[in-house]
Amino acid sequence: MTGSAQTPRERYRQQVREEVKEKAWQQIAGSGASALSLNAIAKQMGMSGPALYRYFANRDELITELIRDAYRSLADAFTAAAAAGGDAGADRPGPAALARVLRRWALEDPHRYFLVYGTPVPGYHAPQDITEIAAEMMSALLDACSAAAPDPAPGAEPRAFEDHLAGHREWAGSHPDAPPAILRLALAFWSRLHGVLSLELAGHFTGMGLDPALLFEAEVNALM
Amino acid sequence: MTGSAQTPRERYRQQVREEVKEKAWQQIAGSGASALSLNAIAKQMGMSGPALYRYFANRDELITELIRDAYRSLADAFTAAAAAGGDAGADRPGPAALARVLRRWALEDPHRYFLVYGTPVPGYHAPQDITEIAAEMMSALLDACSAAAPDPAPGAEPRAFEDHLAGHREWAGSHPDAPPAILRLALAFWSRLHGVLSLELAGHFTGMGLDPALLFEAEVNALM
DNA sequence: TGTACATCAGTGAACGCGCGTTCACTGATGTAC
DNA sequence: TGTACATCAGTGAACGCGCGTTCACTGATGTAC
Repeated sequence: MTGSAQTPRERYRQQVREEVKEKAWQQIAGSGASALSLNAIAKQMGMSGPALYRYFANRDELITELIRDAYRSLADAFTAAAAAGGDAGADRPGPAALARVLRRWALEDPHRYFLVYGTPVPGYHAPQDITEIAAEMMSALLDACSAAAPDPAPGAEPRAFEDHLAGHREWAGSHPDAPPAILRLALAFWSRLHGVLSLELAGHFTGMGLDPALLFEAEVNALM
Repeated sequence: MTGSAQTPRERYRQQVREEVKEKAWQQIAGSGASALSLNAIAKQMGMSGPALYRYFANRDELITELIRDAYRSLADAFTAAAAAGGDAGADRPGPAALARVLRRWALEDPHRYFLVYGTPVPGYHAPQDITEIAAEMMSALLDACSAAAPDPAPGAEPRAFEDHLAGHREWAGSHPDAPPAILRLALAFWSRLHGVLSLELAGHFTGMGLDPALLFEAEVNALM
């Protein structure tokens, strides 16, 4: 996987690191990310607390690693969907395919979703390589949106926003030639679907007698 | 304000309660809701820790009170906007007016926003009176959306979702006769605007070279 | 207006807990000749 | 193949900290006659 040969010790180290992260996710699922405790993880693994310092410099490094893995898994799911081709034989997957990927990823582990897109941890700043993974996802999304080729936005106001985007497209660096309508589509994808998902996963639809899956689907269809 | 006369002691109690909540908000702003500490608040007020137990049964009661106040302030802002009349002399405020209220409220205190709409606290369940405030907001929103009278949704898919809404409208109990297109508009308002706001406030647009205010505005205009 | 009593705000000590992290150490695993 | 040494995983004790919460108590404020 990593390419270079591994000594048994290196392999063992990696196994333990993985197990630590696994227990960490279980703990987050139970009590939220802020309650993550190195000592508790160690106890769960049958080890003493300080032992974990062989594998992670400190609590922050572990959390950063979890966040990185979360981003990585979503980015991989995106690019896998792109590689697998679109729905039913289309050569490129459209935004709808990525939307399905996003929703499955979010529902698969809501706490992982919130670790990435939920309330930011005060004082925490993501290292640069995480930013790069985010850019990778945006690139996959722009690919999919380019395949969709939406109509130019109707009405004066949406076009005004597209004018703004035409001049502020640093975030779409991987697609320097994408027309503003595509940029706008990608942003709508991102913000609208996160809107539905974050409300759904936070439980703001429970008791409303409403199927969030259908709202999500309707928002996907309304994109184009 | 409350209607019934207050003894000096009652007034004093209320003042202290307010000051506790004020310091609590400051603390949340600095280190997030999970780091809220009764002892730290007491120290900041020049009191001993146990003194606060005269005013709040425990930490949970304080947090519930903060959440309730947050909901209350947004609901009040909504109904105030409704009472003040719409923009520039229209007799009823439309969704755009409420959107502006929502955005101002969110930016005014991002931590308050996240306390209500952010990552849910594991194991916490809102008491019923908070649910009622949420219903109150939804009612104000449905009012505004009724005033807007959107076109019937184009395309087959959106109409399919409206069919679903026609049969699942418990959440719109205050507006039992609202047409499905109105229900759909209210939901789109809610989920799309929260989408932009939560991404913006969580910092997911920083470094993208993009004005979140314009995206928000574009989403508001795209509602109708 | 003055006295006797009840109410209640706030204190300080204490309990038990779990946290992150450091340190000196033991014992097992791998490496070099 | 065997011995000497280096590397490294994991332990247990310890440090300092802050947390929520309880309890018995003091002193001030309000109430009743």
